[in-house]
Amino acid sequence: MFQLLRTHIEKRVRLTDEEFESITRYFSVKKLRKRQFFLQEGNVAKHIGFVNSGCLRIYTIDQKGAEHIIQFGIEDWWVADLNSYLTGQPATYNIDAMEDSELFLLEKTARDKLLDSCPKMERFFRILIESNYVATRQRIVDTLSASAEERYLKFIRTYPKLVEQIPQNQIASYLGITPQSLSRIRKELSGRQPA
Amino acid sequence: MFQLLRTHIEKRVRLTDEEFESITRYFSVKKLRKRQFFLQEGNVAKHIGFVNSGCLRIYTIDQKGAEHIIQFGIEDWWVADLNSYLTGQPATYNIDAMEDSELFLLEKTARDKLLDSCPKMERFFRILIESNYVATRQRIVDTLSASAEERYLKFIRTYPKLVEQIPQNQIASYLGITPQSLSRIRKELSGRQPA
DNA sequence: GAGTTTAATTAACATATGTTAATCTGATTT
DNA sequence: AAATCAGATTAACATATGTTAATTAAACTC
Repeated sequence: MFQLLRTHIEKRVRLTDEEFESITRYFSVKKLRKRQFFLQEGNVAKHIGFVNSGCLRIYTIDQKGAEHIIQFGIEDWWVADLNSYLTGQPATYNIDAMEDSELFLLEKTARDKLLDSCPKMERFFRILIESNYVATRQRIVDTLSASAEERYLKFIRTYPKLVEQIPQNQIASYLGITPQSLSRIRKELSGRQPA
Repeated sequence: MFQLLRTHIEKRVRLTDEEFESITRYFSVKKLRKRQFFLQEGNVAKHIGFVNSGCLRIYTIDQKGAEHIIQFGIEDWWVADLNSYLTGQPATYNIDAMEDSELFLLEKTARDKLLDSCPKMERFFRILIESNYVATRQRIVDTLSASAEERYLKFIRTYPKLVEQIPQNQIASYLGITPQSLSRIRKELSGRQPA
């Protein structure tokens, strides 16, 4: 049941069977159907979610109605509007399922108790978020310094599985360009590097 | 001496005088002259630095030789190449002083000892990096969804002090545009919203 | 299986930002 | 004071990406 989560945590801190068993009691299980929301902008995020299976996306909608995907949430990743979760402010992000998915949810006060009662989990979350921070910063660098084409090529290299799995307009949204531009870029590339 | 650091930490966790006193022993003090490097790309980051005074910048240099500023580090902020610091890999970022600055340094093994011996500091760093993560993510949203002009206006609103303090070409670099473009944008704006 | 929505492609044109190069200013150095 | 240098501005032109709109293809729905 929680095998993936255990492996995920044990990449950062060692746990005994008893410790892990007691940790799982803080989580609840949630299944989402494709297109179903995990969180909507304006609501307060009560949970963070560990993705056990499936795929979600975290995105905003700007004034002009365009969606901008901030992050995909695949197996072994977490999804959350961390600001809303931590501060209780209304969420500014939407999170929904791109395919049928299963999440393990950690409610806010449950996490607070877990952090108080289990120093290893405090450490786990510190390490987890450190690496997320590093990755997010790298994404800023890429966005600032690379052209759309370069970002697309890097995306393919970084998430080859996702490229198969999700529609291209979603990738375009993640890259910060229009689907038309991505289509044009792909055409360019296929001319230059024939399969 | 460490007043700013103490206030900074106590925003997240409460400390007794004794606790804080023992914490300070893990830090060393470093003064940097304007233009002096704190870290150069290719070297391993041995320290993270709390900025007690002055202003630094964290940036990369791309293949074409252009600098991209990822973050400014002003009073009460931390500066680091966290990836290098955590993994021991060569740094991909440069960090240097934009004006004479004073840092409090925390060496890697010193931090590990601090985290082991003081759970409050484990919690402090977890909370600190959570909020950095939130801010960094928001920056991605801004970069993806806003025009250069909008990003500039937001920058002015967010860091009014910095706008006075640092050259415009540095702001352009942070925004991901050329100094010429920023100059053009400012001209546009001054026509539209006369001072 | 017909009809309807969703995704991908293409093309013509529009616009924001980059590039190159020249000028100007003020600061710093000698 | 002269000389040098870094930063800011401007202009002409180049290019990447956006916009609008039409077409096709594929995936659901009834």
